[in-house]
Amino acid sequence: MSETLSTRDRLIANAARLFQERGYHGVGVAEILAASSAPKGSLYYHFPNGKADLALAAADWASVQLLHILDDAFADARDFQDGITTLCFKLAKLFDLSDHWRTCPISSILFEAPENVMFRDKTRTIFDDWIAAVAAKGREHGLEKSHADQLAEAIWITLQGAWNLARARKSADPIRKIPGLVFGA
Amino acid sequence: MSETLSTRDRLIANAARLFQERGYHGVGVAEILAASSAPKGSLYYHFPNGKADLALAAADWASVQLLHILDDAFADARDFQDGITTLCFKLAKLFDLSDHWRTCPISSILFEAPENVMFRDKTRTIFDDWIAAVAAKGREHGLEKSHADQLAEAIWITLQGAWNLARARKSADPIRKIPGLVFGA
DNA sequence: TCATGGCTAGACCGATTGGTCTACCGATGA
DNA sequence: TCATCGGTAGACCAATCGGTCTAGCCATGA
Repeated sequence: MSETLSTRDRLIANAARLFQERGYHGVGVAEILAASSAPKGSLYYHFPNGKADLALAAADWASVQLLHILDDAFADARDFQDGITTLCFKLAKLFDLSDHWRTCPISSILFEAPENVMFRDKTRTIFDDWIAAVAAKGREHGLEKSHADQLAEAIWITLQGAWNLARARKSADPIRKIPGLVFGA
Repeated sequence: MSETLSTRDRLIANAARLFQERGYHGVGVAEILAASSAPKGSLYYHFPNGKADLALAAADWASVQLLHILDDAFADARDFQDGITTLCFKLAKLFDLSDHWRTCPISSILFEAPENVMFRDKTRTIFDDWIAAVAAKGREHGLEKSHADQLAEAIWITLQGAWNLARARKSADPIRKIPGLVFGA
């Protein structure tokens, strides 16, 4: 990650990336620290509750990134389907650049411990926010509300599933084929 | 797990269950051992390569379970859509029984380490086998091959995605709504 | 020039990690 | 009665885990 970021931001960005690769429990704080060229003291200064705090911050950060990608995709979309198609191709590109491995940043961070209420609540919030954002794009392009909501949820579901298949097959094709699945052949 | 199982089978069943709850890295061998009432020696006797071997065996075991559920669902299905609907309701029931938390047993076990080639290959094999099994059910109910293949893949993708949403929302509803999504409203 | 305070630096901690190793139990067959 | 052998039992290990704590750097302001 860029060396111009603050220590705090480097920790967040590297944590988000590493969690996407091997999950919350699959990455130790020592590795995040090394990747961020930061000492342990900085981590516990910026995130008093340590790894869990950092994970929540990384999930929030990733959520913002995803919403930006969504906005970019719709920046000059002719219609809703066009915007979603662009979105999928953007995400597929990112997946290609990650050695066909990195998964949904939110799931990878927060789907780890059923007993952790904070994680579970934040997961739901971020997911619902993303679905609502997609639905809003739909309404902006003339879709009726209930139809937009329904479509947005279907897109989210398909994206998550296709992303899993893409990982297993080491290919972004399933992600690129999402528009065909959701909008019919 | 049932006390009538052999030590080896208890280890596999408990490992599969625990991995579904907290992932491969989220569960220690000590915990699996305790849940299985087995000493360490037994684990490394039955699985010389330890945790990784056990995870592969657990994934295979879970795969067989899933294929049995598929067969059960289609045992007296009137048509393909009916069988898939039964399947989704069976899986939703299991999800309900797991405190709305346990995820796909294969993903949870094998989506952990990009550098582990064995895990990655087995993931693809099991997923493709499952999709092929669903496609076979489709052909048995008169679907043309390419249509059956396409539909099976769409069902797999939707199931994975809906399962994630079900976790986030602590509700099996997304899983029960899969047939509506895949076969049209 | 010195005190303050935000932040970095890393030694250190007990607990837990996955894994190894030897001892041993108990059913079997000679 | 004793040797064999599949499997169990758990002590023990180095490495790593997440986390704590003190020391100190350095820019700021008085």
